[in-house]
Amino acid sequence: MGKVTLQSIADRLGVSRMTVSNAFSRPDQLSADLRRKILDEAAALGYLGPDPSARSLATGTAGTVGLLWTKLLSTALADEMSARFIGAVADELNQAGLALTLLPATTEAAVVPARDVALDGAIIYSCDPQLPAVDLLARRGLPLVYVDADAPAKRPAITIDDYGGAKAAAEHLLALGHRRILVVTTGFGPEPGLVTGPPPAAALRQRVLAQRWAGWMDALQAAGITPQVANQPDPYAPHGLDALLAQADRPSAALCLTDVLAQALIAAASDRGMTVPGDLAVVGFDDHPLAERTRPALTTVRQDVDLKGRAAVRALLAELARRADPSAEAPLSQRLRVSLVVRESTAG
Amino acid sequence: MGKVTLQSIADRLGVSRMTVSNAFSRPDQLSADLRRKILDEAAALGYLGPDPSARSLATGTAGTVGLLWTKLLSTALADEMSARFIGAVADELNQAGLALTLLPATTEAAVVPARDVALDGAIIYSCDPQLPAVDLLARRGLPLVYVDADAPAKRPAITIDDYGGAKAAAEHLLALGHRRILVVTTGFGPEPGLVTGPPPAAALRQRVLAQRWAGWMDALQAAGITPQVANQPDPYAPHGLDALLAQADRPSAALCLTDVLAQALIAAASDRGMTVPGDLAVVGFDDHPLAERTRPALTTVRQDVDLKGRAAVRALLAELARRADPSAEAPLSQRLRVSLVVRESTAG
DNA sequence: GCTACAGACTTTATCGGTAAAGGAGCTGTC
DNA sequence: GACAGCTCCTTTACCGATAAAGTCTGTAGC
Repeated sequence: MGKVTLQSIADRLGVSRMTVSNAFSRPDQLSADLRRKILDEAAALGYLGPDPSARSLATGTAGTVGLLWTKLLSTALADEMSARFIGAVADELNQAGLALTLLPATTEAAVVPARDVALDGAIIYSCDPQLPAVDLLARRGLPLVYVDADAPAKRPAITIDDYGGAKAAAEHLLALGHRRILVVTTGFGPEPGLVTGPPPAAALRQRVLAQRWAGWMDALQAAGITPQVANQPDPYAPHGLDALLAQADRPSAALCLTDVLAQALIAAASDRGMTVPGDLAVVGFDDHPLAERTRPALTTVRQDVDLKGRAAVRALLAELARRADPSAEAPLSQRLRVSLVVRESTAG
Repeated sequence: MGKVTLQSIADRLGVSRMTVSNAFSRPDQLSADLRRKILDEAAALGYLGPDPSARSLATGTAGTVGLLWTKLLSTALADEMSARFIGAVADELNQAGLALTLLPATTEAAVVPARDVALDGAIIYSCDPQLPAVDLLARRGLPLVYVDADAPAKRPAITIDDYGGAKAAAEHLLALGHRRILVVTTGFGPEPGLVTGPPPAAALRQRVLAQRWAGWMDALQAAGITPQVANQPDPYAPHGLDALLAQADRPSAALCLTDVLAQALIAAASDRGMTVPGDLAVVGFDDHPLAERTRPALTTVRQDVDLKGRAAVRALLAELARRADPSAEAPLSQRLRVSLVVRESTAG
């Protein structure tokens, strides 16, 4: 038996293929009677509905939106914070009848899907905008929304107030009287350990890092303080933290790029028999679910990833709407608010 | 300016469209010289490569695989265990050059993507096989792999030894001398609280529940014990646990369907001032990351979700290969091993 | 000098739909 | 009774590619 297509159903019923198509896609275009007959015949033939690829080609819509993430997707999903973001994106898209396609951007080979998978648009999540995969998507002419990154002109970006949050975190430590401050961050290359000077250019292209860095430094410099800076190559696999705490001129407080790093630092301190916040006060960033669980609970800067995800989707949907109707409003970039959450790890 | 297509490039260069297509997809079909010229011209015109939808229609491949999950996707992703599973699936697919599309199966409306998005196959994750969305995918003729569910004939299923794990968990409690045992599970309808009799038919269609239930019951009955059974409508939002612990004939040990439930039970017990395992021994299931963090750390049955995800993808890829070459081997169903991990929550 | 064959393109046929305009028949209206 | 306006279905045109077979040319072998 050949494949069942609209045409084959049409032939059996002696109607035009277009009418069969309408039976599925535009019920108002034919009589209820005929529609029922067509649907019955289709069911009898085991035909479920129009072929997605063909429909996609004809209509120019794919029914799904891409999410590009720089790192290994398993890394993203193993982290509760980003997993929740992705969940929020998925839900919000689903409500609009769209699916979410996870696009890898890691290796050269894995870039392929960014080129070959049919998409209606994409969300670029925390990626260096210069990545080849990002470029691929942009050149495909897809509507793009950037999250936690600076968007090129005319593209909406959903970000949080990384600068303000970091500044507040630093000011919090200063207000508690800390003067010997350690900054723990990624971005200074592959070797862990103390570094000096500003982050390299490549690191500053990561908006999150650049903004948090700026926030810290502005607050600290205003107080006349130069922090120690420790590099952590992989935010998810911190190491060498112990050495930092072994030095003579030990810091009394630490600002960490993320809660994950902060938690690792606390663990390292505890292992050395130091108390937190007594011997070392620690501030994280994100209000990762981890922050509340950590003992002592972590002072951090809260961001709302759920909101972030939904905002990104809404911006994308707005852009989609605008393509359909150019008079519709263009989506705006948004910077979401953050707030300092003081917990035990800096308790006075 | 019109849209740039293969044809428009072909026209400008005076070659056939097919040759341009080959320049992108089959470099060996034309001279390096001409290929370069074509690629240059394409780049100049801002043409990135073949249109995904059109290519998809012509080749019959979509470049992405669907993952169907019954609940809200945000629920799946908020749970570390299932997020990791999804991450493993995504990674393994990426290595094969495929993307992962998250399909919602919740509401009637959200089923649409399961019908309209182009896919090469799908992984059905812990779904009631009678769900409309599953049916949609099956009728589309897609290769399907079932995970944590019983597959229809000829479809591969990746499962774990839920039965054996549950039995081992129950036997562990028996070996510790417990006789008054509480079973905490979902599946008995929307009301939390004590129930009697076996789970309703609808619940038994969920393989995980059915198998774990069977494992527990077989072990308990062999010891001549009839457990109390408490229903929890939503595994992620347990409630009413306190009431169970308030009864006169209080259990001395509990078997929980999942670690999430187990952890909630421990929390409820602690709130009542009961000690675990002293007043109540608790066993979970999954070896959720939670299990190790919980205090006291949770005795549980370990499964390897990473392995499960990768096995599912490999089965799907095998099925895909078999469609291309019918002489290839059909993918086999697999049942992955589990192991009892004894921690503090049942420490003798 | 003729056959065989490889390389480099081109031709023909298909993939399975949808949008928008076109026409036929019926009803109602003044 | 002619014109408008519906409803319902058909026609025409197009979406943007790929697979497989066909054509032509140059060259190697003998």
